[in-house]
Amino acid sequence: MTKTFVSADDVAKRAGVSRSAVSRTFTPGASVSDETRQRVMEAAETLGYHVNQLARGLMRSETGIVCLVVSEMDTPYRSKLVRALTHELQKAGKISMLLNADRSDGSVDAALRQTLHYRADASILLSGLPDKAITKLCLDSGQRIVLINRDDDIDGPLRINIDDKQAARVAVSAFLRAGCRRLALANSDVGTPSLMARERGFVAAAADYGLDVMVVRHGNTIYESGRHIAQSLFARLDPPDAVFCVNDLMAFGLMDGARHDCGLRIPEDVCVIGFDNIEQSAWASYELTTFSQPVDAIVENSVAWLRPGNDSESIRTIELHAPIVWRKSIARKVS
Amino acid sequence: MTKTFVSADDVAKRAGVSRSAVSRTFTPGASVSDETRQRVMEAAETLGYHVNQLARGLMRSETGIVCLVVSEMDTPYRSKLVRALTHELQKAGKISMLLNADRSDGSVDAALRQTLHYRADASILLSGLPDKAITKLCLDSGQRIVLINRDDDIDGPLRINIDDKQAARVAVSAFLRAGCRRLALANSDVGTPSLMARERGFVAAAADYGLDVMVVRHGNTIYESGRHIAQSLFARLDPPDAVFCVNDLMAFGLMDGARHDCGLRIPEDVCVIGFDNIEQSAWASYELTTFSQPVDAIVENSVAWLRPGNDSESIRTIELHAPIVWRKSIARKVS
DNA sequence: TTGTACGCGTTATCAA
DNA sequence: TTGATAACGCGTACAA
Repeated sequence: MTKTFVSADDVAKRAGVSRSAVSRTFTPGASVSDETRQRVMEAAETLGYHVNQLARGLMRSETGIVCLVVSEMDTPYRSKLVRALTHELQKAGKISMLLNADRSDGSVDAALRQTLHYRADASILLSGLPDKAITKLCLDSGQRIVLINRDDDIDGPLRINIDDKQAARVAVSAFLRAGCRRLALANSDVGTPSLMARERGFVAAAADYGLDVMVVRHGNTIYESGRHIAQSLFARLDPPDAVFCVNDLMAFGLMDGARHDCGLRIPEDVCVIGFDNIEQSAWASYELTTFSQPVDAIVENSVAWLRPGNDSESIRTIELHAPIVWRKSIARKVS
Repeated sequence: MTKTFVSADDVAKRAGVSRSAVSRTFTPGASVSDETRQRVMEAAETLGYHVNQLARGLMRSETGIVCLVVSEMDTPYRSKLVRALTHELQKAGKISMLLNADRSDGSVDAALRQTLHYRADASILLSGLPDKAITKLCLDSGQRIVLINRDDDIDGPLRINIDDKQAARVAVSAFLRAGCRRLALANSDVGTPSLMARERGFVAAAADYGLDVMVVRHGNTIYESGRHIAQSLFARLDPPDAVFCVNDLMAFGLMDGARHDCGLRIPEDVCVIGFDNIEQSAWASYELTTFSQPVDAIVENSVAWLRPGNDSESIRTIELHAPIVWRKSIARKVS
């Protein structure tokens, strides 16, 4: 007895009907008599039949496959997004293929090639930026592409962005209201569009108040970089009394650096604001004031875009608001 | 101009060869003349051809698809494992389908049904426990199944477990060497096999030294539960001076509860040991002594099991060692 | 409502 | 080495 998958033919033979009857039974809206349906279902059950979606995808134009292209997917914000996306996609009857786009696994381009190999209906990119030629290839093949948090000028994909500039502006005024005057910004030197937008927005908003910003960039967008930046920032002759970190991980590192390495108190000596509002922000050791990524809205808009009824020409860019979440890393003074 | 995927036929026409020649060009080890190969490659490049893995999977017995069944995948340990798995699977030429098995998305059984729909070569379960009937169905269909950290008596799948009992024993002796005598154990009431094994192992090892253990179970295996347990534990007349938490997240909650809610110092007043060794364990606010999940070994063994040359009958259970990682949440005294 | 026959894009087999 | 042809498992137009 060799182990194989059960086919519609097997079920048909067992139920004593034609193979089309089996097909129709599992095709919503097809016309089958109740009796036939019942006999087919019974045979399918005992044999353990499952429709082969791969073969089905060969006939239909849709495969039901959506590719998620992600790098560093064990990062809290990323994994949160991946979880929410798979959840919503499953609800919509789609299935997620997860493509690791970490540098060691080849580029984002290689990942996008895989989406073509498996005839994905769509690709959602949470990381990296694809080559324009590859993007065009995917679009020409009828795929839909969603770019999350990677503002760029490629035409064709749906772009979902956060209003980083506005958030940065809110951060500046929050610091000012808390009585801070020596502002700093902690960034990585990865140069992701959204991170750079936060930096530029912060510097610009501060300039509106006639303030300079100490900008420090270091390493990847992770905890260790934040801690490293704290050491260099608080060793200065004119240390900052407020630091805006481009994401929460860096903020945690900065806070730990300030407290444990430099003996500073938060928010008494330094105020800190982060970005993302990941789980850890609410932990008692941090109580970080931060901007909340509108994960649900991001996911909702992404999945809506994939639905067939959608007019792919109508919308191109969606900009979502990231509201501030007040906690204790900044002295809040009501204006 | 309607958007469609490019087929082998298109390439064949363009290159002026037969479809078989195209197929052979993209089949490693097939015999094609250099000239033909070159012409095919050229045509494929300009047309943007990609082999349809779905159709290929129809012919071959392998689809190259491996399903990852995960719940709460934004948990640090889970996401770390998922990242490592996809990385290694991609290196092995496989592709990962991610199935969300959170309760709201239907059970693990529903997820496993999906793996059948897409003719996955294998399924790797990081969460939940499948019904035996479904497991049998998958195995009968020729699928391979890997169960990670879910010790049970189902026959057929490869089981990869951690030696929780031994780790718990190490935890007890570590506490004793640090001078602790009032031991406690913090668990969730989820009842996952591995978590229960840690609890039982800890209690048994303590009993060997004639010590009782205060066992507290609460909620899910998350931060908030740890913090909640801290409050109830340290309000006792005989509060513990050592707490073993079944995972790091609970340990962080417990530490924060002890420090911020109860005014205790770690490790002076209480020693804490966790399990998993996730990123946050090394953060300055925690410096948690914990057991390191052998993620690389887990992944390596899982992927090796999927390789065709593997004798599926030979190995059934692999037990891996989780070494302790010393940090500052326990006063370490060299014996 | 049912069954027959064809096509989807690929690989395997066979004869040339 | 090459090309024609038969599968693979399915949906669907067509005729019954």
